[in-house]
Amino acid sequence: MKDFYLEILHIDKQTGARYGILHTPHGDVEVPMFMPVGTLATVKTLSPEELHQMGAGVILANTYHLSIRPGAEIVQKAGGLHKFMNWDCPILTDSGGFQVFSLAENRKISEEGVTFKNHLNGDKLFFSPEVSIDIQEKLGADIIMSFDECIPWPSSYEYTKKSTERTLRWAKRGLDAHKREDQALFGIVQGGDYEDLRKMCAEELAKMDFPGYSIGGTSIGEPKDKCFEMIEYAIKYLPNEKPRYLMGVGSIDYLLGGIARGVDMFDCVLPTRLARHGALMTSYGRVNIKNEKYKEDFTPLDPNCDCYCCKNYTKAYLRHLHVCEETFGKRLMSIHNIRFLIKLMEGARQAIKEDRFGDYMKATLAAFGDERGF
RNA sequence: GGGAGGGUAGCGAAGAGGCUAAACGCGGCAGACUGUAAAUCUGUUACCUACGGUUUCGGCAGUUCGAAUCUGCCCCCUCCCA
Repeated sequence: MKDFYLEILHIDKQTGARYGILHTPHGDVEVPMFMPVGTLATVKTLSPEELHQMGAGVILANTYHLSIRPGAEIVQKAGGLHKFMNWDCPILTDSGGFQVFSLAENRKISEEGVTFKNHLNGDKLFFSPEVSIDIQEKLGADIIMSFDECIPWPSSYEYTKKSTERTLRWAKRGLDAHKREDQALFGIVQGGDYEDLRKMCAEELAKMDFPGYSIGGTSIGEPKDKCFEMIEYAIKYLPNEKPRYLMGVGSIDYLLGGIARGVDMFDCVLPTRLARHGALMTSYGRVNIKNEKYKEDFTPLDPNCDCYCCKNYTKAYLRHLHVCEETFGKRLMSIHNIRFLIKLMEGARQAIKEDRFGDYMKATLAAFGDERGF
Protein backbone atom coordinates (compact mmCIF):
# COMPACT_ATOMS: atom_id res chain seq x y z
CA MET A 1 0.00 0.00 0.00
CA LYS A 2 1.49 3.32 -1.03
CA ASP A 3 -0.42 5.53 1.45
CA PHE A 4 1.53 4.03 4.27
CA TYR A 5 5.26 4.30 4.75
CA LEU A 6 7.91 5.47 7.13
CA GLU A 7 10.10 8.33 6.08
CA ILE A 8 13.24 8.23 8.19
CA LEU A 9 14.68 11.73 8.45
CA HIS A 10 17.46 11.40 10.96
CA ILE A 11 19.43 8.83 12.88
CA ASP A 12 20.81 9.88 16.26
CA LYS A 13 24.60 9.70 16.23
CA GLN A 14 24.79 8.83 19.92
CA THR A 15 22.44 5.86 19.94
CA GLY A 16 21.11 5.08 16.49
CA ALA A 17 17.61 6.16 17.50
CA ARG A 18 15.40 7.09 14.53
CA TYR A 19 13.43 10.21 13.84
CA GLY A 20 10.93 10.15 11.03
CA ILE A 21 7.46 10.67 9.72
CA LEU A 22 4.96 7.89 9.41
CA HIS A 23 2.58 8.51 6.56
CA THR A 24 -0.90 7.02 6.96
CA PRO A 25 -4.25 7.33 5.19
CA HIS A 26 -5.40 9.55 8.07
CA GLY A 27 -2.43 11.86 8.14
CA ASP A 28 1.23 12.00 9.01
CA VAL A 29 2.65 11.47 12.45
CA GLU A 30 6.15 11.93 13.76
CA VAL A 31 8.06 9.07 15.31
CA PRO A 32 9.14 7.96 17.79
CA MET A 33 5.67 8.30 19.20
CA PHE A 34 3.49 7.14 22.03
CA MET A 35 -0.02 5.94 21.18
CA PRO A 36 -2.70 6.11 23.90
CA VAL A 37 -4.92 3.06 24.20
CA GLY A 38 -8.66 3.23 23.67
CA THR A 39 -9.58 -0.43 23.84
CA LEU A 40 -13.33 0.05 23.54
CA ALA A 41 -13.13 2.87 21.00
CA THR A 42 -12.52 5.44 23.69
CA VAL A 43 -9.46 6.44 25.63
CA LYS A 44 -11.10 6.09 29.00
CA THR A 45 -12.48 9.40 30.32
CA LEU A 46 -11.08 11.50 27.45
CA SER A 47 -12.60 13.09 24.39
CA PRO A 48 -10.95 13.14 20.97
CA GLU A 49 -10.63 16.92 21.27
CA GLU A 50 -8.63 16.53 24.45
CA LEU A 51 -6.43 13.92 22.84
CA HIS A 52 -5.75 16.22 19.91
CA GLN A 53 -4.84 19.00 22.33
CA MET A 54 -2.37 16.71 24.07
CA GLY A 55 -0.70 16.00 20.76
CA ALA A 56 -1.83 12.40 20.38
CA GLY A 57 -1.24 11.12 16.86
CA VAL A 58 -2.40 7.53 16.72
CA ILE A 59 -4.71 5.82 19.15
CA LEU A 60 -5.39 2.13 19.65
CA ALA A 61 -8.55 0.09 19.78
CA ASN A 62 -9.04 -3.61 20.35
CA THR A 63 -10.41 -6.23 18.00
CA TYR A 64 -11.42 -8.78 20.60
CA HIS A 65 -13.30 -6.30 22.76
CA LEU A 66 -15.01 -4.43 19.94
CA SER A 67 -16.07 -7.67 18.28
CA ILE A 68 -18.03 -8.50 21.43
CA ARG A 69 -19.40 -5.00 21.99
CA PRO A 70 -20.75 -3.39 19.89
CA GLY A 71 -19.77 -5.96 17.23
CA ALA A 72 -17.72 -5.41 14.09
CA GLU A 73 -20.79 -5.07 11.87
CA ILE A 74 -22.15 -2.19 13.89
CA VAL A 75 -18.88 -0.31 13.69
CA GLN A 76 -18.84 -1.03 9.98
CA LYS A 77 -22.39 0.28 9.60
CA ALA A 78 -21.37 3.38 11.52
CA GLY A 79 -18.87 4.01 8.78
CA GLY A 80 -15.84 2.51 10.49
CA LEU A 81 -14.03 3.29 13.71
CA HIS A 82 -12.92 6.77 12.68
CA LYS A 83 -16.48 7.93 12.20
CA PHE A 84 -17.91 5.84 15.00
CA MET A 85 -15.63 7.37 17.62
CA ASN A 86 -15.10 10.72 15.92
CA TRP A 87 -11.34 10.31 15.60
CA ASP A 88 -10.06 11.62 12.33
CA CYS A 89 -6.41 10.73 12.86
CA PRO A 90 -4.79 7.32 12.49
CA ILE A 91 -6.09 4.35 14.44
CA LEU A 92 -4.32 1.09 15.19
CA THR A 93 -6.20 -2.03 16.19
CA ASP A 94 -4.67 -4.88 18.11
CA SER A 95 -5.66 -8.26 16.78
CA GLY A 96 -6.84 -10.04 19.92
CA GLY A 97 -3.46 -11.67 20.35
CA PHE A 98 -2.91 -9.99 23.67
CA GLN A 99 -6.18 -11.48 24.93
CA VAL A 100 -4.76 -14.93 24.21
CA PHE A 101 -2.39 -14.01 27.02
CA SER A 102 -4.50 -11.85 29.32
CA LEU A 103 -7.62 -14.02 29.15
CA ALA A 104 -5.65 -17.26 29.21
CA GLU A 105 -7.99 -19.02 31.67
CA ASN A 106 -10.84 -18.81 29.21
CA ARG A 107 -9.32 -19.87 25.95
CA LYS A 108 -8.06 -22.85 24.03
CA ILE A 109 -5.42 -22.64 21.34
CA SER A 110 -5.32 -24.89 18.30
CA GLU A 111 -3.53 -24.69 14.98
CA GLU A 112 -6.67 -23.26 13.47
CA GLY A 113 -7.06 -20.46 16.02
CA VAL A 114 -8.19 -19.63 19.51
CA THR A 115 -11.56 -20.40 21.06
CA PHE A 116 -12.38 -17.91 23.78
CA LYS A 117 -15.07 -18.16 26.36
CA ASN A 118 -16.03 -14.55 26.20
CA HIS A 119 -15.43 -12.81 29.50
CA LEU A 120 -18.87 -11.21 29.63
CA ASN A 121 -21.29 -14.09 29.26
CA GLY A 122 -19.18 -17.15 28.50
CA ASP A 123 -20.24 -17.32 24.86
CA LYS A 124 -17.89 -19.15 22.58
CA LEU A 125 -15.85 -16.83 20.43
CA PHE A 126 -13.53 -18.21 17.78
CA PHE A 127 -10.59 -16.14 16.63
CA SER A 128 -8.40 -17.27 13.76
CA PRO A 129 -5.96 -15.15 11.76
CA GLU A 130 -8.66 -14.85 9.09
CA VAL A 131 -11.40 -13.94 11.58
CA SER A 132 -9.21 -11.31 13.20
CA ILE A 133 -8.35 -9.77 9.84
CA ASP A 134 -11.99 -9.81 8.80
CA ILE A 135 -13.01 -7.99 11.97
CA GLN A 136 -10.16 -5.52 11.62
CA GLU A 137 -11.16 -4.79 8.03
CA LYS A 138 -14.67 -4.04 9.25
CA LEU A 139 -13.35 -1.83 12.04
CA GLY A 140 -11.25 -0.04 9.46
CA ALA A 141 -8.16 1.09 11.38
CA ASP A 142 -5.16 2.42 9.45
CA ILE A 143 -2.76 0.00 11.09
CA ILE A 144 -3.83 -3.51 11.99
CA MET A 145 -2.08 -6.43 13.65
CA SER A 146 -1.52 -10.03 12.78
CA PHE A 147 -3.26 -12.44 15.09
CA ASP A 148 -0.55 -13.88 17.35
CA GLU A 149 -0.11 -15.52 20.68
CA CYS A 150 1.45 -13.23 23.25
CA ILE A 151 3.57 -15.82 25.02
CA PRO A 152 3.83 -15.61 28.82
CA TRP A 153 7.19 -14.92 30.39
CA PRO A 154 8.91 -17.08 31.32
CA SER A 155 8.05 -19.91 28.95
CA SER A 156 10.04 -23.01 28.07
CA TYR A 157 12.10 -23.10 24.91
CA GLU A 158 9.96 -25.92 23.54
CA TYR A 159 6.70 -24.09 24.08
CA THR A 160 8.06 -20.79 22.84
CA LYS A 161 9.34 -22.43 19.68
CA LYS A 162 6.07 -24.21 19.02
CA SER A 163 4.01 -21.11 19.66
CA THR A 164 6.27 -18.79 17.69
CA GLU A 165 6.21 -21.09 14.66
CA ARG A 166 2.44 -21.18 14.87
CA THR A 167 2.30 -17.39 15.17
CA LEU A 168 4.39 -17.26 11.99
CA ARG A 169 1.96 -19.53 10.16
CA TRP A 170 -0.86 -17.35 11.44
CA ALA A 171 0.93 -14.24 10.18
CA LYS A 172 1.09 -15.75 6.69
CA ARG A 173 -2.57 -16.71 6.81
CA GLY A 174 -3.53 -13.21 7.95
CA LEU A 175 -1.45 -11.69 5.18
CA ASP A 176 -3.20 -13.88 2.62
CA ALA A 177 -6.62 -13.01 4.03
CA HIS A 178 -6.03 -9.28 4.17
CA LYS A 179 -7.66 -7.45 1.27
CA ARG A 180 -8.10 -3.80 2.16
CA GLU A 181 -5.54 -1.59 0.46
CA ASP A 182 -5.90 1.26 2.90
CA GLN A 183 -4.73 -0.67 5.96
CA ALA A 184 -1.18 -1.52 6.94
CA LEU A 185 -0.95 -5.01 8.38
CA PHE A 186 1.96 -5.50 10.79
CA GLY A 187 3.62 -8.81 11.54
CA ILE A 188 4.43 -9.48 15.19
CA VAL A 189 7.78 -10.83 16.34
CA GLN A 190 7.45 -13.34 19.14
CA GLY A 191 10.12 -15.80 20.29
CA GLY A 192 10.18 -15.13 24.01
CA ASP A 193 13.60 -14.30 25.36
CA TYR A 194 15.36 -16.81 23.08
CA GLU A 195 17.65 -15.10 20.63
CA ASP A 196 17.46 -17.77 17.94
CA LEU A 197 13.66 -17.81 18.06
CA ARG A 198 13.39 -14.04 17.90
CA LYS A 199 15.83 -14.07 14.99
CA MET A 200 13.97 -16.81 13.19
CA CYS A 201 10.64 -15.08 13.71
CA ALA A 202 11.91 -11.66 12.62
CA GLU A 203 13.62 -13.07 9.54
CA GLU A 204 10.59 -15.08 8.48
CA LEU A 205 8.29 -12.09 8.95
CA ALA A 206 10.72 -9.89 7.02
CA LYS A 207 10.48 -12.31 4.10
CA MET A 208 6.72 -11.84 4.09
CA ASP A 209 7.31 -8.12 3.53
CA PHE A 210 4.88 -6.53 5.94
CA PRO A 211 4.56 -2.72 5.86
CA GLY A 212 5.56 -2.67 9.51
CA TYR A 213 6.71 -4.93 12.33
CA SER A 214 5.68 -5.24 15.94
CA ILE A 215 7.66 -6.64 18.79
CA GLY A 216 5.38 -8.59 21.08
CA GLY A 217 5.66 -10.67 24.20
CA THR A 218 7.35 -7.92 26.20
CA SER A 219 6.32 -5.90 29.25
CA ILE A 220 4.46 -8.82 30.72
CA GLY A 221 6.48 -9.14 33.91
CA GLU A 222 9.96 -9.86 32.59
CA PRO A 223 12.93 -7.94 34.00
CA LYS A 224 13.99 -4.81 32.15
CA ASP A 225 17.23 -6.20 30.79
CA LYS A 226 15.30 -9.16 29.35
CA CYS A 227 12.91 -6.80 27.65
CA PHE A 228 15.77 -4.86 26.11
CA GLU A 229 17.40 -8.08 24.96
CA MET A 230 14.19 -9.21 23.31
CA ILE A 231 13.96 -5.89 21.50
CA GLU A 232 17.54 -6.16 20.30
CA TYR A 233 17.15 -9.78 19.17
CA ALA A 234 14.17 -8.76 17.05
CA ILE A 235 15.27 -5.44 15.62
CA LYS A 236 18.58 -6.76 14.37
CA TYR A 237 16.74 -8.82 11.79
CA LEU A 238 14.00 -6.41 10.78
CA PRO A 239 14.26 -4.23 7.69
CA ASN A 240 15.51 -0.75 8.50
CA GLU A 241 13.08 1.17 6.38
CA LYS A 242 9.94 -0.27 7.95
CA PRO A 243 8.32 1.04 11.15
CA ARG A 244 8.89 -0.89 14.37
CA TYR A 245 6.30 -1.00 17.06
CA LEU A 246 7.05 -2.18 20.57
CA MET A 247 3.76 -3.39 21.94
CA GLY A 248 2.55 -2.59 25.42
CA VAL A 249 5.44 -0.50 26.64
CA GLY A 250 4.75 2.69 28.50
CA SER A 251 7.10 3.30 31.39
CA ILE A 252 9.69 5.98 30.93
CA ASP A 253 12.78 3.80 31.10
CA TYR A 254 11.37 1.21 28.69
CA LEU A 255 10.25 3.89 26.26
CA LEU A 256 13.60 5.63 26.18
CA GLY A 257 15.43 2.32 26.10
CA GLY A 258 13.25 1.20 23.22
CA ILE A 259 13.89 4.35 21.24
CA ALA A 260 17.61 3.99 21.77
CA ARG A 261 17.35 0.53 20.25
CA GLY A 262 15.51 1.74 17.17
CA VAL A 263 11.82 1.47 18.07
CA ASP A 264 9.46 3.96 16.43
CA MET A 265 6.08 3.32 17.99
CA PHE A 266 4.80 2.46 21.45
CA ASP A 267 1.44 1.98 23.06
CA CYS A 268 0.46 1.31 26.63
CA VAL A 269 -2.49 1.45 28.99
CA LEU A 270 -0.12 2.45 31.78
CA PRO A 271 -0.59 6.24 31.72
CA THR A 272 -4.38 6.04 31.65
CA ARG A 273 -4.72 3.22 34.14
CA LEU A 274 -2.22 4.78 36.53
CA ALA A 275 -4.05 8.09 36.23
CA ARG A 276 -7.37 6.54 37.14
CA HIS A 277 -5.65 5.00 40.14
CA GLY A 278 -4.05 8.25 41.24
CA ALA A 279 -0.46 7.53 40.17
CA LEU A 280 1.20 10.21 38.12
CA MET A 281 4.32 10.44 36.03
CA THR A 282 6.15 13.72 36.48
CA SER A 283 9.48 15.19 35.47
CA TYR A 284 10.67 14.70 39.06
CA GLY A 285 9.38 11.18 39.59
CA ARG A 286 6.29 9.24 40.45
CA VAL A 287 3.54 10.92 42.47
CA ASN A 288 0.85 9.04 44.35
CA ILE A 289 -1.70 11.80 44.55
CA LYS A 290 -3.69 10.12 47.31
CA ASN A 291 -0.79 10.49 49.76
CA GLU A 292 -1.63 12.57 52.77
CA LYS A 293 1.32 14.87 52.13
CA TYR A 294 -0.52 16.45 49.20
CA LYS A 295 -3.54 17.43 51.29
CA GLU A 296 -2.45 21.04 51.49
CA ASP A 297 -0.10 21.16 48.53
CA PHE A 298 -1.43 23.99 46.44
CA THR A 299 1.25 23.76 43.78
CA PRO A 300 0.79 22.27 40.31
CA LEU A 301 1.48 18.58 39.82
CA ASP A 302 4.42 19.17 37.50
CA PRO A 303 5.75 22.69 37.07
CA ASN A 304 7.49 21.59 33.86
CA CYS A 305 4.28 20.34 32.26
CA ASP A 306 2.14 22.32 29.86
CA CYS A 307 -0.99 20.19 30.14
CA TYR A 308 -4.43 21.47 31.01
CA CYS A 309 -4.24 19.78 34.40
CA CYS A 310 -0.91 21.26 35.41
CA LYS A 311 -1.77 24.70 34.06
CA ASN A 312 -4.98 25.01 36.04
CA TYR A 313 -5.11 22.75 39.08
CA THR A 314 -3.19 21.97 42.27
CA LYS A 315 -2.12 18.71 43.83
CA ALA A 316 -4.44 19.36 46.76
CA TYR A 317 -7.37 19.63 44.36
CA LEU A 318 -6.37 16.49 42.46
CA ARG A 319 -6.02 14.63 45.73
CA HIS A 320 -9.44 15.83 46.81
CA LEU A 321 -11.04 14.70 43.55
CA HIS A 322 -9.31 11.34 43.79
CA VAL A 323 -10.30 10.78 47.41
CA CYS A 324 -13.90 11.65 46.53
CA GLU A 325 -13.73 9.39 43.46
CA GLU A 326 -14.81 12.23 41.24
CA THR A 327 -14.60 11.44 37.53
CA PHE A 328 -13.10 14.82 36.76
CA GLY A 329 -10.00 13.85 38.72
CA LYS A 330 -9.50 10.78 36.57
CA ARG A 331 -9.84 12.91 33.47
CA LEU A 332 -7.40 15.54 34.65
CA MET A 333 -4.84 12.95 35.66
CA SER A 334 -5.29 10.98 32.42
CA ILE A 335 -4.71 14.20 30.53
CA HIS A 336 -1.53 14.76 32.48
CA ASN A 337 -0.07 11.27 32.19
CA ILE A 338 -0.72 11.04 28.46
CA ARG A 339 0.57 14.52 27.85
CA PHE A 340 3.62 13.62 29.91
CA LEU A 341 4.50 10.68 27.67
CA ILE A 342 3.73 12.58 24.49
CA LYS A 343 5.97 15.39 25.69
CA LEU A 344 8.64 12.83 26.53
CA MET A 345 8.43 11.76 22.89
CA GLU A 346 8.57 15.33 21.61
CA GLY A 347 11.74 15.79 23.61
CA ALA A 348 13.11 12.53 22.29
CA ARG A 349 12.47 13.50 18.67
CA GLN A 350 14.11 16.87 19.15
CA ALA A 351 17.10 15.23 20.81
CA ILE A 352 17.45 12.70 17.99
CA LYS A 353 17.39 15.47 15.41
CA GLU A 354 20.19 17.14 17.35
CA ASP A 355 22.19 13.93 17.85
CA ARG A 356 21.94 14.05 21.63
CA PHE A 357 19.39 11.38 22.37
CA GLY A 358 21.79 9.51 24.66
CA ASP A 359 22.19 12.62 26.80
CA TYR A 360 18.46 13.25 26.77
CA MET A 361 17.75 9.74 27.97
CA LYS A 362 20.31 9.95 30.73
CA ALA A 363 19.12 13.33 31.96
CA THR A 364 15.44 12.39 31.85
CA LEU A 365 15.94 9.19 33.79
CA ALA A 366 18.15 10.94 36.34
CA ALA A 367 15.53 13.65 36.88
CA PHE A 368 12.85 11.02 37.28
CA GLY A 369 15.08 9.43 39.86
CA ASP A 370 13.19 6.18 40.22
CA GLU A 371 14.76 2.88 39.38
CA ARG A 372 11.40 1.59 38.24
CA GLY A 373 11.09 4.26 35.62
CA PHE A 374 7.45 5.10 36.01
C1' G B 1 -45.00 7.30 85.46
C1' G B 2 -45.53 2.18 82.70
C1' G B 3 -43.47 -1.13 78.91
C1' A B 4 -39.76 -2.81 75.27
C1' G B 5 -35.00 -2.75 73.02
C1' G B 6 -30.01 -1.12 73.14
C1' G B 7 -24.73 0.74 74.52
C1' U B 8 -18.44 -3.53 70.87
C1' A B 9 -12.22 -0.30 68.03
C1' G B 10 -12.77 6.59 63.98
C1' C B 11 -18.08 5.11 62.18
C1' G B 12 -21.65 1.09 61.08
C1' A B 13 -22.12 -3.84 62.58
C1' A B 14 -21.12 -9.37 64.02
C1' G B 15 -19.86 -12.06 68.31
C1' A B 16 -23.82 -14.61 73.52
C1' G B 17 -18.23 -18.34 78.77
C1' G B 18 -11.93 -20.39 76.46
C1' C B 19 -10.48 -21.34 69.21
C1' U B 20 -11.43 -13.09 70.31
C1' A B 21 -6.98 -7.76 70.14
C1' A B 22 -12.35 -9.02 68.67
C1' A B 23 -15.61 -11.29 61.83
C1' C B 24 -17.38 -8.01 58.01
C1' G B 25 -18.33 -3.17 55.68
C1' C B 26 -17.08 1.98 55.56
C1' G B 27 -13.50 5.59 56.68
C1' G B 28 -7.93 6.32 57.33
C1' C B 29 -2.87 5.16 55.80
C1' A B 30 0.40 2.86 52.29
C1' G B 31 1.54 -0.08 47.92
C1' A B 32 0.74 -2.29 43.00
C1' C B 33 -0.71 -1.54 37.95
C1' U B 34 2.95 -1.93 31.02
C1' G B 35 -0.58 -4.71 22.85
C1' U B 36 -7.16 -2.71 29.39
C1' A B 37 -12.23 -8.62 32.12
C1' A B 38 -8.73 -2.85 36.06
C1' A B 39 -12.70 4.24 38.03
C1' U B 40 -9.26 -2.19 39.84
C1' C B 41 -6.42 -5.09 43.22
C1' U B 42 -3.20 -5.80 47.70
C1' G B 43 -1.41 -4.72 52.58
C1' U B 44 -2.32 -2.19 57.02
C1' U B 45 -5.48 0.25 60.70
C1' A B 46 -6.14 -0.51 70.17
C1' C B 47 -1.29 0.77 72.59
C1' C B 48 4.07 -0.20 73.35
C1' U B 49 10.82 0.00 74.31
C1' A B 50 7.22 -4.80 69.15
C1' C B 51 9.35 -12.87 66.30
C1' G B 52 7.45 -10.19 72.55
C1' G B 53 4.50 -7.30 75.89
C1' U B 54 0.35 -3.96 77.81
C1' U B 55 -4.63 -2.33 78.28
C1' U B 56 -9.76 -3.20 75.83
C1' C B 57 -16.10 -4.38 74.24
C1' G B 58 -20.87 2.24 78.75
C1' G B 59 -19.22 2.31 84.49
C1' C B 60 -18.41 -0.19 89.04
C1' A B 61 -18.72 -4.65 91.84
C1' G B 62 -19.24 -9.89 91.48
C1' U B 63 -19.55 -15.38 89.67
C1' U B 64 -15.72 -18.50 87.22
C1' C B 65 -9.45 -21.76 86.45
C1' G B 66 -11.13 -18.32 82.41
C1' A B 67 -15.95 -12.83 80.91
C1' A B 68 -17.31 -8.49 75.29
C1' U B 69 -20.25 -12.85 76.48
C1' C B 70 -23.28 -14.85 83.18
C1' U B 71 -25.16 -11.83 87.92
C1' G B 72 -26.16 -7.11 90.68
C1' C B 73 -26.26 -1.97 90.96
C1' C B 74 -25.42 2.59 88.36
C1' C B 75 -25.07 5.89 83.88
C1' C B 76 -26.66 6.89 78.94
C1' C B 77 -29.61 6.15 74.18
C1' U B 78 -34.02 4.66 71.13
C1' C B 79 -39.09 3.27 70.53
C1' C B 80 -44.20 2.43 72.38
C1' C B 81 -48.13 3.58 76.07
C1' A B 82 -49.75 7.33 79.63
